[in-house]
Amino acid sequence: MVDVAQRRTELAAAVWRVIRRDGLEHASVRNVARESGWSMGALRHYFASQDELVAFAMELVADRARDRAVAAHRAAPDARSAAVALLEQVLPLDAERLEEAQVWLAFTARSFTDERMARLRHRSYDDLHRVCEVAVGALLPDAQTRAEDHVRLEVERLYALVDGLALHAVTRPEAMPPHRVRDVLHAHLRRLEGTP
Amino acid sequence: MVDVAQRRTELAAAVWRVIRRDGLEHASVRNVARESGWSMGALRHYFASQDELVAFAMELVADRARDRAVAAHRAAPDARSAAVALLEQVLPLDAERLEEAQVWLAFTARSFTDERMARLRHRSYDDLHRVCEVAVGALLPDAQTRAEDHVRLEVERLYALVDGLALHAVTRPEAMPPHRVRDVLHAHLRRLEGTP
DNA sequence: GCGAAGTTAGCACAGTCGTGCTACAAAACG
DNA sequence: CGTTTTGTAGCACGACTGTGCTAACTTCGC
Repeated sequence: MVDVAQRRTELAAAVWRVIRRDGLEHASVRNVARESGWSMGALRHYFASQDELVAFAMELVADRARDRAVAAHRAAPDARSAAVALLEQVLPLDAERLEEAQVWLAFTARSFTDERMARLRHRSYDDLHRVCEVAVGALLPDAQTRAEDHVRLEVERLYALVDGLALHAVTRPEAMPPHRVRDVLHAHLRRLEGTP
Repeated sequence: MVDVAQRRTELAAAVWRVIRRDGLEHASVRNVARESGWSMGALRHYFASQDELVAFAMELVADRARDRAVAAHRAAPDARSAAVALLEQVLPLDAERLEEAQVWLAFTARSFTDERMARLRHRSYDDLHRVCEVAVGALLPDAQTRAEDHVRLEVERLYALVDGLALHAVTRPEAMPPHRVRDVLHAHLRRLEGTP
């Protein structure tokens, strides 16, 4: 018997390759079939429609990122390093994550006119917002955590910074390589903690 | 005689409407013709190909943003308010700019597989980077402007923050309304200046 | 007035698309 | 063995696409 989940993942990977090479608008059933080496009929055996295929490919990107973040969070020894690890896992600091972020941007753009993808985008952005809440909670000096407005502002600030860094790492990888992303992130976190 | 530039602008506006309603992948010659009220033939009279039409629509978004920023910069009384005005003009703080940012995101996504659009994206991002350099130069205390590395880091940080804010304003307008965007930006600028 | 240039309309072709569908092979099961 | 289920392949249809092209209409220069 065929491992259905594994096959669907394999086909999703073909979708990603097509998106990165030709763009989401060329992720047709035919092109994905050709890219994956399977026939159109075989593809339809695992996905009832093209919408389902593309939606699955998007969900898988989100799932991977979340799984990585959870694993990094669990492996950290203390609250501070856990918070840093969370943020670093969200950012595209290696080639694989850069590729994922690239296709994620394509999905994000489409999600404005696709209900299903919009829901998934909102869920993922809520997750990331929660990550920033955790990080601010772990790093901000206790004296400042009393002022709720201040905390919320710092969360939004970190959240914007992280997504902006990710965006720049994707759109201008030569100007914003991984080590530079990390430098900017850590500089920001130091300010957050109050270390000069 | 017809005002060619005005007509091209009118057609570009139709492209934007189609993109916002149906997505960039539906910005076909036929759909834009229908949206604008003109025939396919008339459209082809002003744009030799679909690529040219879409590229022009993207360029016009960038031009508008730049023109607004330049005007705001000129109108400011001093260096500090000029820097703030520049940054505020870049962010989607009203409905019109929010719509522009939305179509800009669509163009950005496509620019990964379209050489011509990629060049335009790079140019625009360089512009924004320069805006951030100006702002950091105007706001950072003189004592810190000696350390070049530090200045560069602050520029990247502001740059990421601004683009992240813009992204969130577009993707989650209900969670990140204009006044909230402004609050986060100003909070960041105060920190930059060293005001507690 | 006349011809030229500018402008608008839309048909026709070749190509791609999603999906319904049938046909055949492989495997599972009895 | 045969039968049923599962997996794979690809054809066929109608819809949509970009663009080459012709033809008609409008405006301009004279």
